[in-house]
Amino acid sequence: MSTTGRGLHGRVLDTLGPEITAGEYPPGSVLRTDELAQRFDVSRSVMREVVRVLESMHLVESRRRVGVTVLPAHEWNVYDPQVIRWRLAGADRPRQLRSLTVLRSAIEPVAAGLAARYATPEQCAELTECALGMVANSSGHRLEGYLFHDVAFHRVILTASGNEMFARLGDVVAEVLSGRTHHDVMFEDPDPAAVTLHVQLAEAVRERDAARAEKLTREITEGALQELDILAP
Amino acid sequence: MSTTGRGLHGRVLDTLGPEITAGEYPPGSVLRTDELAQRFDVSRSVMREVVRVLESMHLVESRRRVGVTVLPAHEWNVYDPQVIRWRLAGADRPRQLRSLTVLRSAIEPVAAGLAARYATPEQCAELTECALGMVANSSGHRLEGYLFHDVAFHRVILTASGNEMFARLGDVVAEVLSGRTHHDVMFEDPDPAAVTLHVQLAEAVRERDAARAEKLTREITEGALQELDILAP
DNA sequence: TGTGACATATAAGTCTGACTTTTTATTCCC
DNA sequence: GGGAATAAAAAGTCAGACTTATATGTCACA
Repeated sequence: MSTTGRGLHGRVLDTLGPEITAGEYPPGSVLRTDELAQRFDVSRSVMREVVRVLESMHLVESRRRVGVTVLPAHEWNVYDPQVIRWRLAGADRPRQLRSLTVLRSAIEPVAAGLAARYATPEQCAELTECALGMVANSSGHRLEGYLFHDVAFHRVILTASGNEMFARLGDVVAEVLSGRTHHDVMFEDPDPAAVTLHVQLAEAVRERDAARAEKLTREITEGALQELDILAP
Repeated sequence: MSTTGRGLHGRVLDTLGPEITAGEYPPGSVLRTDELAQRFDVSRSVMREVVRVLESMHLVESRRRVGVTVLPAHEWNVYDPQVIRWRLAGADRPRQLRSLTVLRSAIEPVAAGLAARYATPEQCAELTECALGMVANSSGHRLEGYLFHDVAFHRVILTASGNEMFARLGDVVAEVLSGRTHHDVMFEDPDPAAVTLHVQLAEAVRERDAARAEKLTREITEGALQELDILAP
């Protein structure tokens, strides 16, 4: 799942990044490139590349004669998919999940409204296909199949909105949905009401009913928020 | 204005980044580290760091025996403030501005609703102060003063929402608003209706009227969208 | 005692050159 | 013509020397 992967540089990043986003070094902490290079048993060149990437994420700041200082969380590039993944894997996963779900509740209804206007016939077809897939996997503990179609459904909506900023949130939504299925409590089959809403949403988009699409999506994200409230009141 | 600034590495990035986001190298184009190092007259180490940062923004992908290939635009980390700035400075500025304004229209109303619930007394005071500042600078071609308070106003709203994802969009909104004042046509004084809406919004938040705050913000962002339609129909 | 100029130490920044590793492309043999 | 051995190309890695900015401490002078 970790996208960085390749190269010595990536492996160091996959260790150091999560440590920082987990808050193991309080803001203002100073790290030194040489020490880090020793710790990870890599050359300074590799370590410098890692620091540069962390710096571009605004996780740290490198200054001469001082070292690499960890920045406070409110400076971090929290939209960086890498940072999101690191934080979701860490201790403040619940808080992060809530932030992202609230974000979804703002974005997705508007995206659905736009999708109703701009979706191509192919995208409409995909949407109904996904909805049918959700129905088919909505009972009998077929959680993986359900998740697959759910993710695909929301991806199509975001893409069909025609707004690149919305489209880029597909990965985030995928992460949130998959987190709900895998990490959190989800013994039961999915809520039948939610399934119905998705079917109706596919319908609304196909019929170019922007207002209805927006309203239905609002109900879906409301449900997601309430689900969170039940899990972590 | 360019945040990268510091260091030889930053200067190269400030040239190469905009070139890529401007689409000067079509997706799939292959760059070679050595050639780039020659071109910018820097060592390979520096060039490698630049490539690493571009890679973390998903602007390029580096593969052995192949080189540094430019990725298609739909892969880019379009929420990276650096990328946003580069793109706003480039040729597809209008399209980018529209994407961001649509994003605002989705986020800010929800943020305002939350701000009405969670804003501290200090934040409420700041809000009214900003609104007054906008009023004071709304006539007599005091565009800079108006912009300053406008940016501050929206920043407070986003921060007061209590959602870190929303808060982080403060810079984006600042960029959009400042872009409107500086780059685009804005000879006239700001729209009086918009000023009134901001004053009313500060009121609504102070009075904890979430629904009204959300509605007023929707009107503000609607106005911003219509303004764009007039400029680039 | 406070203040400013100066000296010093430190850690990042940069460059160079050699070597390794992976992956693509070519060649050669069957 | 196809598959295995081979060569080449580019990124990846490393080590060491040198440069530069800058925080901090020192000392003289007011």
